[in-house]
Amino acid sequence: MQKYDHKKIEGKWQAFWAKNKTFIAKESAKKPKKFVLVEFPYPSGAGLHMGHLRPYVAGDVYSRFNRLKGFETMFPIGWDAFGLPAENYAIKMGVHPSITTKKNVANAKKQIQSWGLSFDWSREINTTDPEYYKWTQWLFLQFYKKGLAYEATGLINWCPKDKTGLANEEVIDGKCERCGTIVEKKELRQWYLRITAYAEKLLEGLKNLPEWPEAVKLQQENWIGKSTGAIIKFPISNFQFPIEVFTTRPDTIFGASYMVVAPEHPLIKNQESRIKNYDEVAKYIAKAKEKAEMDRTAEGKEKTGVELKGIKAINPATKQEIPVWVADYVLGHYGTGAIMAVPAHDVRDFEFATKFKLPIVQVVAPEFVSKDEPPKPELPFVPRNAVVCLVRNPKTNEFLCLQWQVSEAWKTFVTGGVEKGEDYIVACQREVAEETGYKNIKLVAELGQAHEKFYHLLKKENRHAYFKGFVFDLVNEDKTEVVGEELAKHKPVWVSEKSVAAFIKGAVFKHFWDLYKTGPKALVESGVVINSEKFDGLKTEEAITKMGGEFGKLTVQYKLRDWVFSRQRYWGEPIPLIHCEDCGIVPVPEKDLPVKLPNVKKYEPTGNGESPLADIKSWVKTKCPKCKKTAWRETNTMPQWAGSSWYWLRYADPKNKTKFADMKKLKYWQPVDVYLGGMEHTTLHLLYSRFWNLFLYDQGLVTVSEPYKKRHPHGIVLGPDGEKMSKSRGNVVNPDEVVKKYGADTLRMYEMFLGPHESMVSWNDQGVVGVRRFLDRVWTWVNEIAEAPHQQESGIRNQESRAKDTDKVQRALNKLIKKITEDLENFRFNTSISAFMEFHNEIKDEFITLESIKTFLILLYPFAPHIAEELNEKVSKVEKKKVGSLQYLSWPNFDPALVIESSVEIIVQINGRVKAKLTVAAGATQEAVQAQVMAMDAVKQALVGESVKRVIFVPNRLINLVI
RNA sequence: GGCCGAGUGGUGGAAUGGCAGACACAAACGACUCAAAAUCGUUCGCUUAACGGCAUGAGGGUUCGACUCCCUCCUCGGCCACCA
Repeated sequence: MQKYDHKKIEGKWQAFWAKNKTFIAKESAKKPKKFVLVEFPYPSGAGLHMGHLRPYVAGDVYSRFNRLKGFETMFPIGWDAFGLPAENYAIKMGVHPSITTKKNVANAKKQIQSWGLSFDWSREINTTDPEYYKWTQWLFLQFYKKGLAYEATGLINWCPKDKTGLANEEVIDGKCERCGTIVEKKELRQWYLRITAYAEKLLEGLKNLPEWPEAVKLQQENWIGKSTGAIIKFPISNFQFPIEVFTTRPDTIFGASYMVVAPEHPLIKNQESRIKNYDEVAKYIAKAKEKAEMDRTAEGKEKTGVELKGIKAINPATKQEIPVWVADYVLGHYGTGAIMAVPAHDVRDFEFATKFKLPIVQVVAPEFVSKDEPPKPELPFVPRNAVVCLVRNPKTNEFLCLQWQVSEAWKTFVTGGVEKGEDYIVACQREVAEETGYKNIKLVAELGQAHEKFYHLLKKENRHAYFKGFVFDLVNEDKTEVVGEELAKHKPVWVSEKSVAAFIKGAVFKHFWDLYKTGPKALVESGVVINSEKFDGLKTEEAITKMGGEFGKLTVQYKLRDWVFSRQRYWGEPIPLIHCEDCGIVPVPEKDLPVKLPNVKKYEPTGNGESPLADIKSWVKTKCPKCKKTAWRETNTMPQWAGSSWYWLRYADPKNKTKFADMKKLKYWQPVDVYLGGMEHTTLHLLYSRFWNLFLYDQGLVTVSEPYKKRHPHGIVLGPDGEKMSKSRGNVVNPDEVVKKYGADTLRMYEMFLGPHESMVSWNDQGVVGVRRFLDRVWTWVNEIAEAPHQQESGIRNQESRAKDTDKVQRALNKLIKKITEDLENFRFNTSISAFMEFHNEIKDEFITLESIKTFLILLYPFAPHIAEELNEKVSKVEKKKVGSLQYLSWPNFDPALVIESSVEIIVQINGRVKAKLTVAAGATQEAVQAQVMAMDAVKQALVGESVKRVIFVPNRLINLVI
């Protein structure tokens, strides 16, 4: 037997697959299709790393599996090759980015092939290929023609290091997504794509993606950030134009005690003459702008602002004059750039009002009535009024006395231990009585004991209270006293215990408990409207629509902002537009596409907001396609994300010269069945490409509205030290070295064995050998059987006389088929690897037929294709059968009758504790099992003097006797 | 601050209501060897001399039975972050 030499066999089979075009996908009239997509890489000089390996291997395994299942499977790859590293290299070394790209692509291709990935190379694409970016430009023009691409001057995010503008999505924590430099704000003329026009569609589309992870959908949903509310006009005294605000809480309008406008708000300029302290205001605005350019987290979030003296607004609900402030906590780009401030019910307004001593008016009371207790008009709990309660923690027997006062905020009295005992309580009572002026209140009746009924009620109705570990003893004689609004009038009200429970649930725990912990704060939860004239008593949700409609107009707002779509760099797709003095902006005619990048010597970005292309006069100067007069080319290029916003469509028809893709081919291949990629693209590429696809769908250019049926994210691979792999840490594991030392099959299997595909895992250099050992054992096992088919059954396995597997092998193999099939369908690769090992451990000394070995090899093939092919060749030769690739065979089915064991071990429990085990035939009835169990010694002993009250029987699993 | 996810041996992880720790790594011992490596075999959560007892971040609940479901708290990770 030859040794398992991965170097020899892996090269051999990689060449075989390439020569036989094993993985070329063709539109087939007969077969259903699968489109398996992985995010195409940027071909960097450093080559591909573990971050690429993970999704690629998963996609490869899944593709090979689906081909065996009979699907025409497309598993394509390409290069997302526009981008900064090649350009920066060009600046440094003077080598054209296309040359660097070519070199890096060749290198990455070699890597990919050495990993044994079954990509369809006939569909390879490259975003920097003019034949490809011709269509990126063409698609951009479709956006332009529909008014979804527009030019505007605005404050945009600017990366000073990369010297280019950035989209909102490319700013992470105030830093550049690419280089980590702190992003500045810069006023620039830019191209935008109107993604906000698709906000609603992007949101709606998520509902039709049941196979997407909730986390991804949620993240996109939050990014789009839809909120419903109202636009309300606040008139300004002696001025015709009002201030418009957007609010999600029109129900709190009676509590709007001042207004705030953003520093950019036009009102400030318009009203310059009337603002008495304009100098101060102008100074503040200048400072705010500067602050925006600095790292905001370092600055902190201390509220700042200046009142616009001389300007007063009128609250349309109360008709009262309220002051207007300018503050940078109001953003110019969201809503209307102005707010009505309701400090009692908004944390930011509360903070601001507290700092600048502005009035705080409460207009919402926490709701305190439980479901089974409808609101009682005779119990108007308004939290401005004094409530006293004493809390006992049953665990520590600690007491806590809380009080809330009429005019001030909550006040915590004291916490104390049990040792303080009754005297402490009395002291509390006295203190409370003094504070409130109400003398007859009795706080606690039964010290140290839970008031049984009350406790029960809390437990049943108010888990929240119970689980906090506190029991309320709020008792006066045998009735419970709640001191509500009536307290002020010295007329106590008597209510049922049930109401008290509800009261505590609603009022104490929703609000008061937080206050105890954190001190006074705004009440942001929903509740009931108070202090709002005819609206009093309305619940929040109802009040929002009613009051929003009464005082303004109900509307919807999104956080999503338009996509800044131009970059001031060389190595990107030129935006195919021409500026003509007479005709304005004219699209480059389709016949003149692509607008190719000029060949230049100097790539350096200017840094002044102009693209380096602007310096190439001969390229910039052109003729207007309309009037033929001298005109100028647009010199900005497109962002990195342009090419990837439609690349999966091109895979369906990569060589098409007349269209970006043929409709018939799109119809066959769309949508992508599984898209493997990282979480980091959720609000970047994944959102952008959904936008492009939705737009193209509306234009009738693609066949489905949502491009990716299933999205499966992967966790990142950490270094052996559990830290993110990085050169500076020196913990980078290079996949190519693993291939060299252990082989691609080991690399692939170990990567999967590390843990669930979607969770973060850390690479363990020592762990790899476990997988290699397993493959070594499989190699030896199959070789021995193939080479010595006449061995004895004892010791070894194959004998001419036997034509059948042992029963054990049959059952184990069928179980394995079931397990692997299910795991592959659910992307649970890690447990598949374990299952292979278990199978081998279990049956390695059993008699197994060559046919069953082949079945095993088919199962193994998607995971470790090279060794599986090699061993299959060996077995086929022994059988004197034609040798082909395993890829052309079909995936085995399992026999449901054989996946169950013939006999099973039943767990015998008494009161849920394991007492014994019993082996019975599979499917044994309760009667049969129970009879046997009762006869067991261990059971007899345990049952002495006891009677069996109940028997729980789970067929083939356990029997539990309850005594 | 908001939202999402996760916490299980020395380590990676398995078990999604039914024997917790599958499968591996590491470690220890044994076989083979002059020896070492490789390979094969045995042991391997804590505690106890043992019977047993205790263990899935902490506490509580539901259940005959909880890593799994529910509640509260803690810790770590991710995304967003003054979005009205």
